[in-house]
Amino acid sequence: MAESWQDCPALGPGWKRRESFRKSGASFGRSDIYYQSPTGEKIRSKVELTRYLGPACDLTLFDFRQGTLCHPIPKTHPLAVPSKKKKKPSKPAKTKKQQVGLQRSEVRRETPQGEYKAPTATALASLSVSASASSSASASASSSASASASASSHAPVCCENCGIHFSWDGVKRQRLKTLCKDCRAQRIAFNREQRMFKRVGCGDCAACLVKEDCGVCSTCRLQLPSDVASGLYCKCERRRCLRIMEKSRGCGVCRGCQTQEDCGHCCICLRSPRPGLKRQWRCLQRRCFWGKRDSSKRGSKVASQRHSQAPPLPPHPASQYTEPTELHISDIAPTSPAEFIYYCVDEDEDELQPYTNQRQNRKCGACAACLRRMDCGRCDFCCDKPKFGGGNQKRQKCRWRQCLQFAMKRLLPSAGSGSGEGAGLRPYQTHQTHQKRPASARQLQLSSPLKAPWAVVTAPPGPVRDSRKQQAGRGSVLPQPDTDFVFLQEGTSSAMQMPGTAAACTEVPVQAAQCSAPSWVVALPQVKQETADAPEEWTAVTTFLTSSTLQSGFPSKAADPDLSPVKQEPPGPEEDGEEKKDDVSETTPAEEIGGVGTPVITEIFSLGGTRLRDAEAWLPRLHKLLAVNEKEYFTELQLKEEVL
DNA sequence: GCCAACGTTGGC
DNA sequence: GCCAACGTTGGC
Repeated sequence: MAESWQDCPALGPGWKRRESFRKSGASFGRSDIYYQSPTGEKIRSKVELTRYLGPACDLTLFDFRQGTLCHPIPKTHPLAVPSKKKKKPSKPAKTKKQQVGLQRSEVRRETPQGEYKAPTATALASLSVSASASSSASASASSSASASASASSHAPVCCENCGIHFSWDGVKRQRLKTLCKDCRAQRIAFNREQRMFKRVGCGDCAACLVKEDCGVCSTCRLQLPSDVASGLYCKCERRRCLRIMEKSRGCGVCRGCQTQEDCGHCCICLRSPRPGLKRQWRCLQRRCFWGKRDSSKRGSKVASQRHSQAPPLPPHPASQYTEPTELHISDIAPTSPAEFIYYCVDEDEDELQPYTNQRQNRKCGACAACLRRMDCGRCDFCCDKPKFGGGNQKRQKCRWRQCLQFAMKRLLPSAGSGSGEGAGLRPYQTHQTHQKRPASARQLQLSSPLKAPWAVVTAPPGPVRDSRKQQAGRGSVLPQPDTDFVFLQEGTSSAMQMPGTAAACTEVPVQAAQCSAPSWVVALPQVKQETADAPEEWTAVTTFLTSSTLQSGFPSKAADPDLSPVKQEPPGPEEDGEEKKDDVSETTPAEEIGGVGTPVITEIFSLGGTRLRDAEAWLPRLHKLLAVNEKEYFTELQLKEEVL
């Protein structure tokens, strides 16, 4: 019943087993069994274990839950092992499915993890030898391989910080620094503490003791009453905790900071230069051990000064933290995402259903994305799934199945605050895009699943807001007319080509029209710049404005070379290559509601600095273009609403 | 600030 | 038992 990792000799040297008890939820008290291979691979089920070890390894005699081998029933002990202990063979379909996954997985692992083959053979051999009754495994699966694998998984390594030699535990995690247990623990504690300093401050430094905002720093100047009222404000620069380590300076005392020259052999030094890559990585041997960096956006003199004054080490334990006497952001704004949801949509209770922190509340169950039943199989999250041959590291829902309503509620705290003023970006919107996100808002931010490789912004000017009233009361959450988001259609290879089947083209326009506020879609710089591999497959398309007049004037990546070049998200799930320029009413019914081509919403908050700057550059141009086409647009909008 | 990784939990 | 995926956290 140990919650910690323990050796599992039944699987061979280096294998570990852990039993984890669920601490909450409906399955409280239930336990899960996890295994860890000599190379650090996490195994969560017998299926995964079989997949990992390969089909040649017979796990029939292996009790996954107990971590032991069930030896064949000796004739002298007929009751020792009940017959039902022998696991029945898997279903043919499932076996086939797993086999496919295994093949893909093997291909995937071929290059990066080829060195892991030996441990696999080790476990296989060990299991086979231990289970003497099993004749399927090859006894020649080399003891030498076992020895080498064992040696490699426990090879002594040198801590990059303190320099001591220690035995590598083989835990597979993408860490650039090799640290001993103690240094790793210190680093983690330091990171945790830095977060706390950023969130609430230490409470005893000079900055934390300042009672009032300075009123003159950039943060204070940008503050709006609405921000303060809602808690969505950033902390005065002079009141930011002095114990936050500043970026780029480092502690100056650790081994990394004191190293003067690049090592020349780390992955950073050996990395071939990439044209256009903005970020310049520092040699691994020269990175500060404490590593935590302050936001470069801060850039205040105060920050520069205080680091030189504050000793970088050691961080005081979190237990010594004293609650600040003054009001901080965390005192006003809730800290958990669920709380923040309530916090943000409180004014819209008439329209928004309350959210709780229950996991299923990430699904509204009604939007096109929720109704979509099939994974696209092509987005990065799908590719990570074992069934698609992935490594199960991201563990996220297919991007095209992530709830749209949830995204709206979580990501649009400004929704409902529309002033109904004129065209263009309202001050509040503009302000939001420029302000640093407060700590609470950072927690509001969705984790990777709902970050999206696009964005934008702002409804077109004019009387379209009135149409919202006609669409309310449909049981779905509607965005406010001036909501800062758009729908983006899955990409295709041409500017106005609507991807996927006709279902997609039907679903999206209808939903967009229901949302009343026509959302303008513009191809924007992507979030995932390094993983994108299909640069031309996202295009700017409107959600329901498809008139040729508008198309000609609508800024798209393909049509407007002035827009920042972007790396693109992988293409949509199914591309039929058929252009969809027709009116939405002419599209064919969906085979499956919310089928391919599900629109995805993102938040303007998630935009990084680069993207925001890009947005600033093209938004005025967009508005100009929109103004040109406004008349035609509203004419068409009216026609569409009549159709609907 | 962002996001990849992964512990954990819900549900089939 | 197994898989999907939510939510947290460590790293950059």
